[in-house]
Amino acid sequence: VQAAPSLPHERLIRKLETDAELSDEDKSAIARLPLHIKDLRAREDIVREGDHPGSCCLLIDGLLHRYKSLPDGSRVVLSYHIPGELPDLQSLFLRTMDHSLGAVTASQVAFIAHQTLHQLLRDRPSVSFAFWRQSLIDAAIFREWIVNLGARPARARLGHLICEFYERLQAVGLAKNGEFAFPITQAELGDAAGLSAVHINRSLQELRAEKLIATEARLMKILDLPRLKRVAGYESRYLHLHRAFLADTT
Amino acid sequence: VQAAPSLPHERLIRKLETDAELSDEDKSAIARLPLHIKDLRAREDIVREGDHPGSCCLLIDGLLHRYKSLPDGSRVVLSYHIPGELPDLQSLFLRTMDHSLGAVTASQVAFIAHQTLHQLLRDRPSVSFAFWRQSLIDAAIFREWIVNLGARPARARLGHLICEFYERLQAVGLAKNGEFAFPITQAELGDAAGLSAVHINRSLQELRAEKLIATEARLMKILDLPRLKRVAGYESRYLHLHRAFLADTT
DNA sequence: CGATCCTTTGAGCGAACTCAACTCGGGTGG
DNA sequence: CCACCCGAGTTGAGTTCGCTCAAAGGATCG
Repeated sequence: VQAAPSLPHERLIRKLETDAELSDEDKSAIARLPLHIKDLRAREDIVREGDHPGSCCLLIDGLLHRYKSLPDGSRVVLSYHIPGELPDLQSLFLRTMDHSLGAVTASQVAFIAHQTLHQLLRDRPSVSFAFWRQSLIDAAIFREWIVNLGARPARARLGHLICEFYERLQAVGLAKNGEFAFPITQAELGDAAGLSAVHINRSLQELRAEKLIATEARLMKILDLPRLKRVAGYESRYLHLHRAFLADTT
Repeated sequence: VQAAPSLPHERLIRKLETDAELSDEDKSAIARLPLHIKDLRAREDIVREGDHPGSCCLLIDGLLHRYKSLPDGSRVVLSYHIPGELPDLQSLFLRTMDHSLGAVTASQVAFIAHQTLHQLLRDRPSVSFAFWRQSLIDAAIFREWIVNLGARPARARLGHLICEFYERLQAVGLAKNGEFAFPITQAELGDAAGLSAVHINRSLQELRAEKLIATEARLMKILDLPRLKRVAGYESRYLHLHRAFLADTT
């Protein structure tokens, strides 16, 4: 007998449940977490390198990216985060941010105070494991990003990024039939792919010419996913999307 | 009143303590973990992409690397691991390996069964947090690796790798005065830096010509660390080496 | 209906690649 | 004990992928 969880709580629980077992008590403990909702403008930062944040952030709606700025003024995008994700779990255990977190487009986030999270994680090992697992999947995505930057030519690199985006969005119901919102400018994409904006433009044109993708406004359409995956050398294993691939922690 | 912990246990405890508070009970619980020691030849693999390991591995002596192999036969090195580290904590929560782990040189490792670790982590939140923190530092290193591959020219990329190696080894007492064992071939280095072996060779020559480093046999000597750091754009914050930088989890 | 940001195009340049050959040292078997 | 063999490092030459700089079209929004 309790109040129905709010939409953000609901989203968080669903996310954690996509790859972990939670008991009813676990879920209701999560549903009781105090959240503080905030709306962000496009390009607004949430935390910056060097900060000591006191809360974690859950993305409810929009698109976030993590990035590092270099002395010469350039920036490197480290990852994108879609609704339901917790992009700065690490601040729970690493006091100083080694990178920045910001909104790509207008977004809505919910903050959860570290203190309350620490308590929850101490009391409930299963919840702790579920969060830990999320941060490990994050790391797996970083690793694939390394492969992308280190070993793939421009066209494949872009293709890979698009495939990953699609599969992650699809997993939370935000993409289907190869179509999804893609509000990333070519300059931004350059920072993410380690390529110049000009070269991004030319590589995108190649992908379009090959009838692999089509773009209009801020919409991305994948026209031939199997072929795009082949071109990009994309294998989704690293996303650890299937519960069957999980370790038993009992 | 208990037996003194073995050397591997000692090393693990010291590692976790470099950045987490552990109570005496925590430490003795860790000291009681059953370990299974194994010696590895150079280039021997510990786990491969697709495997479902049943234990985690603690490096006692030697050098390990994590890598992914690509369809075209090339490989990308994702990280190096030095004694005291736990390079596959993720297998505790992600059943299927998305990359391989192997020995660069002859090494000695200790295996800890997942089951016993899960039990320990369930029983002792502080120990759990200490391990979690290690895996978050791993992720921080991946992120910096992304910056390295995505944004730095060859010479700086190599310099950065060398600086990181030095500071990590120094933190566990395996390097001093800028000198340390560096048993990595130029071809290997190429896989790690996303450069061809030939270009690695020429970039190393540049660093030597600038009197930044000297190499002999499998030994690396940094001749001018401050200048090397400047050339490489190296900032050690991301290693989270100082306890002062830690979050309070109470 | 400017103003501004984003995308597109052209041209020349440069960093890193490939391929190939040669050196050097250490091991190993005849 | 020497011949040779293999792995690692080095060098040269030509090529290519992606970069920079610059400017011209589109779109979007006060």
